Amino acid sequence: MAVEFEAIRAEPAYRKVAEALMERILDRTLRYGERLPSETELARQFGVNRSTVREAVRELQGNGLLGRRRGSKLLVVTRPEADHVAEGVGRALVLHDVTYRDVWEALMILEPPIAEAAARRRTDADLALIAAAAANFAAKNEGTESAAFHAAEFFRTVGAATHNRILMLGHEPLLQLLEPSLRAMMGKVPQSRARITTAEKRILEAIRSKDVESARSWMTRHIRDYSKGYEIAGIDLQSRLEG
Amino acid sequence: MAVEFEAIRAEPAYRKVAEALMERILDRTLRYGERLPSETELARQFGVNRSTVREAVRELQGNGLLGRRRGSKLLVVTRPEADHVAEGVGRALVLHDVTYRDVWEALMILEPPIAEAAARRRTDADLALIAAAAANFAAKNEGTESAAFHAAEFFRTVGAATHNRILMLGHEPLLQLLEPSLRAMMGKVPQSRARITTAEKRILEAIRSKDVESARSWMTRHIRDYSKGYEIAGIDLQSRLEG
DNA sequence: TCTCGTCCGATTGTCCGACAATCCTACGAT
DNA sequence: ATCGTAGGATTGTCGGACAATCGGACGAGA
Repeated sequence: MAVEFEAIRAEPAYRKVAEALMERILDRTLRYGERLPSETELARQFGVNRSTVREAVRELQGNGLLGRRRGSKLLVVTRPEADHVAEGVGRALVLHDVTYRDVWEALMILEPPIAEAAARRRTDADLALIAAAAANFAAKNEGTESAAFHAAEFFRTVGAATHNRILMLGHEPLLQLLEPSLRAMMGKVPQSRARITTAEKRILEAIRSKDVESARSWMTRHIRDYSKGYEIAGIDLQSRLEG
Repeated sequence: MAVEFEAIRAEPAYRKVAEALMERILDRTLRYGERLPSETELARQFGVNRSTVREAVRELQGNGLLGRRRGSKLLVVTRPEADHVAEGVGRALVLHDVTYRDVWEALMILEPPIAEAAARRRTDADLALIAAAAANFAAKNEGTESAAFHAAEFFRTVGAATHNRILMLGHEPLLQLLEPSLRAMMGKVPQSRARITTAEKRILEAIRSKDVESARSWMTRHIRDYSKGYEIAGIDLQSRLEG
């Protein structure tokens, strides 16, 4: 066993086609929003059958690199949007048996510094959006489904105020996981609504006055509050999320 | 314009097949590592042509939900691993014109609290891995390529010490983006090596002694140092990363 | 007993050709 | 200017076909 050989793999044609297309997209030969040549034309250029091209295209569609506009069947180059990417990441996390505790911990670690950054960098427009999200949560007493949505939306707007695409894209999956768990919690603990409303108001105020330290600490309390909610609701933090 | 209708979309068959399969994977009827029925069999069950099944499978392959084991051609259910997911997210970020500054800022916001959590939660095994990563960086004076890799690896091991899958998966794309930019920087600023070595040593010490506050503050300095490196190297932080 | 050929069925990768449905565009008609 | 319409282009789906290769079983030889 002196030498070790690395696995030699014969890539099927559809993979090569997919990679060739991906390369063109990443190096921006094919630009965002641009229309792709027809399947027949691609088949001609690559010298493969149309079926093979189709398989390659499906793969890139799964990657979010290709898509079609609403109600159109022409394929265009799309950059994967936050929600699409987050959906994929969310699925991955669910399949990796992520628990409620994991979600809560991640929030506890990520959101306070994000709030801090938001307080530092927010524009007036950002502030308006955050305020709107907070107001929406406070106003909509309809059902738990919309309440959970607006609670997540609040985090989303705060994230957007950092003006950092990586942070926005990175904590989007977290919010997607948060939403269903919030639904479960708020359904059982109605008084949590009022607490959340208050906390959001404080955080909003801190961000408005660009009070970095206060934004962080209120966000910390806000999230700690959530864990109390789970406790009261009798939700086991160790149980894993479902898809 | 009193009423608004929501778009009605006729999903093609391959999408429905893909969704049916995805559902089975997410609800764990099809379990991780399990072998998928043959294409012919699936076609029979769904009542569609084999080509249609193939397109659906390609899409799920793009999502990372299906894959094949090394050198095998049998399809199995795979949960998307961190590197696969991160690759997708990384591509998305690149296409969204992320800049070096974005990467640096995100690190600045995320890594200190991660280091803090790592100091709080690390096991002895984690510590050994972090120490190994630091030692590797210090020892390998070979090329900038491996130095950049080991620098990223240090962050990775610290992230792993938080024992939070969401954090690990979330900052993986960041590290993938970091690596190439580190290569560029370290090539031009050789003295950065020594500084990084020192910083890693301090962080390691803090994590070893579970000194939460110190872990955070050294990590902060560590990352601030990187930005100085970019400055010295004359790299424009505003320029965008390339795929 | 363990390893090595060898064989066969199952499965995937690729191709061809075909056709209906639907979209896109342009051209007139009202 | 809005609406209908006709024609061409493109996609979605199907059927069948065949080579390559994999997985597993079976048996021969050390």
